[in-house]
Amino acid sequence: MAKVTLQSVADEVGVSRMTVSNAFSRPDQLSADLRTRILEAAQKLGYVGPDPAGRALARGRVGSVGLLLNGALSEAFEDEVSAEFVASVADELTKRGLALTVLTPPKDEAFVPARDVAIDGALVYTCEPLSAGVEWLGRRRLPVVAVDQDLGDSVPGVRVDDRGGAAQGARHLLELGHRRIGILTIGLVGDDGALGASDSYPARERMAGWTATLSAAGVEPVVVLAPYQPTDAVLQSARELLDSGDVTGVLCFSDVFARAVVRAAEERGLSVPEDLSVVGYDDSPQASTGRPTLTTVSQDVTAKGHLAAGMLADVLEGRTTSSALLPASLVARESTGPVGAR
Amino acid sequence: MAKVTLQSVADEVGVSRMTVSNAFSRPDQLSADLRTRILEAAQKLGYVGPDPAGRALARGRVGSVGLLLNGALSEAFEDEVSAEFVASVADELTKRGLALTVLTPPKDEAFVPARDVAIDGALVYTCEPLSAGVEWLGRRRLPVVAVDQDLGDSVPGVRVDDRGGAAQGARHLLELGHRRIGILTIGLVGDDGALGASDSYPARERMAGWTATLSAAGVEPVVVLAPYQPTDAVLQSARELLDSGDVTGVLCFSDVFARAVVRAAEERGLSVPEDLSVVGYDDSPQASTGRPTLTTVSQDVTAKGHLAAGMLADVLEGRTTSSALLPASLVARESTGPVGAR
DNA sequence: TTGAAAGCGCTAACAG
DNA sequence: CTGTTAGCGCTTTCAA
Repeated sequence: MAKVTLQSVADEVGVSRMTVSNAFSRPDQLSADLRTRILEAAQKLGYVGPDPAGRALARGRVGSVGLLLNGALSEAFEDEVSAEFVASVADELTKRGLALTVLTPPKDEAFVPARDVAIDGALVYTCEPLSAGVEWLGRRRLPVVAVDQDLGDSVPGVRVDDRGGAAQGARHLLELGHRRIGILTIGLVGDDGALGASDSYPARERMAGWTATLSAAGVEPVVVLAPYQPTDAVLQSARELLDSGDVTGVLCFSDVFARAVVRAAEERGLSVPEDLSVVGYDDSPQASTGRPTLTTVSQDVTAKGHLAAGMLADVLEGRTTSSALLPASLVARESTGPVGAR
Repeated sequence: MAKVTLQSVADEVGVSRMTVSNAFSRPDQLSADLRTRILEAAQKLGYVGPDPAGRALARGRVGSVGLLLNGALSEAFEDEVSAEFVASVADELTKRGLALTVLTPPKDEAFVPARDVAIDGALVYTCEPLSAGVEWLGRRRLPVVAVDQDLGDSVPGVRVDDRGGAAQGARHLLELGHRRIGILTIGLVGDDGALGASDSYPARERMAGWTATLSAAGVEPVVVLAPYQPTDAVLQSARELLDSGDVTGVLCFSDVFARAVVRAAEERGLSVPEDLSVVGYDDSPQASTGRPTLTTVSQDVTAKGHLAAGMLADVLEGRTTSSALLPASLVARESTGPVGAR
């Protein structure tokens, strides 16, 4: 059974290929009657509609944009917050007539998604500095929108006021009277297996917000790094923090980290918030679900996704955009309280 | 600045377009020396490599497969278990030289991802029965692999032994002496806003496993439906279950549901497992993280993703595949105990 | 309102 | 090893 194309349908109806194309893609360009006849013939022949690949080549647009994820892909999805981001991106893109293609880190030189996959543009959502992927996108001269990352002034981006959000968390602890404060932030597992400071925008900005606020109050925090995952390793870092410093309050990079600190505290017979105050970050579902509910810094991830996707779609439609900075705000819940409450 | 194509590079070097194509796509087809010259010229002209769209048309393969998600996209990502599935799918596809394109439910007729996006095949991972998307994929005659779903004998699929897993959960409660058993399973929000039974493979199979095992023991369970989300609504259903029946054990459709039951129990002053035993499903991270840790039914989601993606890749490479049934197994933890332990 | 011409950028197949 | 031929399936432009 030969493949059915626009041409087959055109031959069947006795019109030109172009007319059949219009019947599908620009219904207003031909009479309703002719269109009906064409659609019927198409149905009869089993023609579904214009082949996306052929259309892509002719139009010069593919109809899909990439989402470049650095690091392990699973991290991006397994984290409730980034999963929500991805969902909102896909949602907005669909509205704009675009699909979302996931651009994973390559396994080998033979297939490099950022280089080899047909896309019209890309969202760069990576938690660590520039990757080879970003470079490929640049070489291809594809429009890019950065998310939670700074790719230079020429690349529009959506960022969150992480510095301000972190500062609010630090101020909150200070206002509750805490002076011995720990920070559990994210570290990168290096080649040697050791944990080093992360260079990502959120890591940098949050740290800047914490330390600036604390040092302005004359407080010198105890800083401990934890890997993004697995849970065990995070818990281990939390234990280390509680053991190494005699802290009464802890500022965490994420709600996941905060939960680990709460757990480590319980192991040591400390109650939260009576003996230890803990501030999370992200206001993920688990911040308000578990107990104690977490004091945390909230950001509107859904809005971030919609905005970033919309910006990229705008650029593809020829409009201009400029970067946006979204707010972050402290949400006080059960996990923090006045120092020495007990 | 004119667009650089294979032709531009060919002209620059003074060879045919084909030779340049080979320099990029089939390095072994030309001398190392010539290849180097071509690559240098390409670099000089700013040619990145063959345009994926042109290549797709010429090759007849796009290099990307779709992941068809029914229901709200966010559900698929926000759930830890399906997020892990998606991650493992993307991971395996990358190994096979394929990208993953997310096929969302259409917002309007103008853009229907399952119909309009260029893909070589698709994974259908939907939690409810056939959608229009599946139909479009069929009309396009695209190879499809079903996941946790039965699309008929002609469509290969990966499924989990949900019936057996559920049966293990039910048996576990029976062995602990429970006779008054509740089931909190998933319901679909209908057009009228009311909750109806879900028709999805997991919903059907788990229910079958539970009821078959219970009724063989002469136990008639109290069944309550809960929506997939939001958390509040799930909690409400959990309360309803505890209030409506005087149960000592509850079998849940997911760990999320189980957590809601635990919470509702605590609200009523019941301790888990002393006063109430709760069995979750999926063995998601939160099953072993929170307290009490959840007795649950475990499935290897990562293996499921790798397998499904591998099957689709195999089909695209012309190999034949057959459906697979993966095992599920009970993991006993803290949330279940002998009836009347207190 | 319809159609003809002219590719979009690339690669399979085969000849030299 | 390199080049030629012949499209892949579709759309843009412009004329009829």
